[in-house]
Amino acid sequence: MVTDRGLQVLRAIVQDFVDTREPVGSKAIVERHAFGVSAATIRNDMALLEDEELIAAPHTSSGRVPTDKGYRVFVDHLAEVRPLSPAQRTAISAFLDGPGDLDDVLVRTVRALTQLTGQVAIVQYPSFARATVSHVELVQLGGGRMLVILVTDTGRVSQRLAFVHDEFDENDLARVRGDVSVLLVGRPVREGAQRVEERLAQPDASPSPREAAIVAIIRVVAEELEEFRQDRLVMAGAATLARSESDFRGSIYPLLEAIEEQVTLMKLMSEMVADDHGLAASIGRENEPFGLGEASVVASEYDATGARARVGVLGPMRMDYPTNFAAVRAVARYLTRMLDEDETAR
Amino acid sequence: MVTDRGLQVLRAIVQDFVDTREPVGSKAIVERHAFGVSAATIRNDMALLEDEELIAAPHTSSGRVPTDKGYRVFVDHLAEVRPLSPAQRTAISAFLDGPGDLDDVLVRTVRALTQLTGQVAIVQYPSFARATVSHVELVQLGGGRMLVILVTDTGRVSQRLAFVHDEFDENDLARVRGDVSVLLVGRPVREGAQRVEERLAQPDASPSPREAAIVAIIRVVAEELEEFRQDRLVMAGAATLARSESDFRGSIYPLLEAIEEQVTLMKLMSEMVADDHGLAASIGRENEPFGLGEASVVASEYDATGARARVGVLGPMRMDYPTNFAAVRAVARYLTRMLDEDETAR
DNA sequence: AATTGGCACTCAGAACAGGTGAGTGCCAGA
DNA sequence: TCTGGCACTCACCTGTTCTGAGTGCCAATT
Repeated sequence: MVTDRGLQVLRAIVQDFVDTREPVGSKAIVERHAFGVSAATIRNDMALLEDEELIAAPHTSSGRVPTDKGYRVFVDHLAEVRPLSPAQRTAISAFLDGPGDLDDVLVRTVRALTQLTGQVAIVQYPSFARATVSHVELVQLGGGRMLVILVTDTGRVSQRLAFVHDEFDENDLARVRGDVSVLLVGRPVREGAQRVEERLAQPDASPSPREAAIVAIIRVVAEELEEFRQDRLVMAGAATLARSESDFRGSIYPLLEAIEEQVTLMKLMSEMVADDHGLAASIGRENEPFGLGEASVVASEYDATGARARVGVLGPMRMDYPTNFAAVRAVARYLTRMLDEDETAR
Repeated sequence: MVTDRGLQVLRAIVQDFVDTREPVGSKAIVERHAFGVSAATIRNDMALLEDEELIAAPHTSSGRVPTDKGYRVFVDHLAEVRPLSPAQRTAISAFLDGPGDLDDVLVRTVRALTQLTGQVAIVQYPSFARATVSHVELVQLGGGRMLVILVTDTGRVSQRLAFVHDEFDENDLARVRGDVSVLLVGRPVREGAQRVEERLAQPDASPSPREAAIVAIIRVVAEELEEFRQDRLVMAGAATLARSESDFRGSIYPLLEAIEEQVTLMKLMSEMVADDHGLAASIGRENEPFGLGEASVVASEYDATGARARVGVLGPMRMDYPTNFAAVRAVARYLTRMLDEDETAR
């Protein structure tokens, strides 16, 4: 039932409200936007928009504020992603260019993104579930402590401590390493995890020190592989929440908690549904299941050596969606290009 | 000029204010504390305390609030650290007991501490400057990427990527590793750093691929050792700041920023002056140089394999110092014991 | 059928006034 | 040195009024 102009009015309301933080009234709209009709006409349109629950009035005699649904329509139909300014582009390169391992690059990515958008920036580690293990390294630390290092072809390195209660000489160590390597090297993480489980299920063939060590090592490998499955996040800009605090009816506690938890945000990011361009937004109440009913997330997919993951921003529902879409998309593209360059250099 | 009873009054004011968040008046004091004198007498004492700038009145006809100086006197002379309840002790063990590498233990430590105190918990990594390098490991990842892994006797493991533009076979790799190891293994990090610098200053004797690789590797080792010097922090409980937000006149922005920065907090923690028991507090304006003039930090030293570091909590000036002292001290002791156990098992 | 000007109405928020009470400072007497 | 008493201050609560931004609705216009 909402007319075409009605939608333009919705757009105006969203834009002005994001700008001013104030509920926007019919008169303000005719002043700031060239609709060529009177305030009364706008009012009629606004009444319709309110019927459709796209906007709402905080109290009877006040301007209107977009609802969750209103923002949703805005991002789906009304917001064109405008390209970044040259200045912003150079800012991205300034942050991201230069060598560095995966950790480095991702940290710089979130810094750039929080700078660009003024929101909390989040990036998922590329999924390692499909990565393959390329190296297993064992280092004896003394006192029966054995450092187990796993390296994947995507460049992720992780270490863990195993307790083996014995010392090994070079030869034995090499053999233990060989036994463990056979299970993992060159195989996708998921498959490796399965083989490790099978191995653990076997009864101890021989209760030799070497066998005991192998079991201990495999056990921590299993733990580590489990962590590979639930990937991690890198974040920056939590402090910006204090700035936009007034946008949250309640406190920013749930947001800070989610940032510390990571798990929640991880799930949220993973479950977002992307459009054809890999862009996705999750708005207000849509985040209720995660305890973030007053926040929005804008994210984009990026590509790291074939593994897809997401990068995005988290902020108040009242955020500048077009700008954030643009920033997130630009950073995602840059990131993809960087990690692919890395790949070609391999 | 302040009498002995005057100090007791100060103590009462601090305690009640921490309890109630309300400025406390003379009448409230005689009601809640058994001073055996009248409100008028208390008023006289309060006037003296105000002269000494230990307390202040938000406005003329209102109760008093402790000043920074007042809190300082309180923690220095009036607060007895009361031991934790058995329930709290078991809570600590529940969190901390169990195996795990250094990272693990420290993460669990801050979780326990934030749980116990309701404040932001912080722990410094034990200083690695005096640690010795016990292993150097090189792993070729293909594409000229070489993973350099350093392990110290304190259990810290770190990795970094070097780009070497050549592939090596097992023998060459072993020789390169040997050359690098000679510089570092068995030596304190500080000394190793120096030898690395010297090596870099040498003109390339022979421009062989191996020499080039060694230089590239040594370069990233130098970077890594530099990072050893500026140790890191582990934190938890940032979300609790949202709860005690009203205790900060300004916003919690500076706090969140400091938490993200880490460097600031690192310095602050390092510069705190401990008493005989290794306990230290830094209160309100004393933190002004770090931009945290409205916050307090309570910290305790702990011992990890001979390397001293600190563990503490960060919160509003209006915090429960005795409880926090007790919690921080208990956790520090537990931590010391755990890391020493680890040591004896070596 | 869509648009418009006009108008009555609503209601949050500011401005003001009066009352209350918690709290103070001070002083004279115990 | 302590105490009761007393005048005084001032934040805060309450109630009242006023204002203005903004609405909803309707009859007239295009």
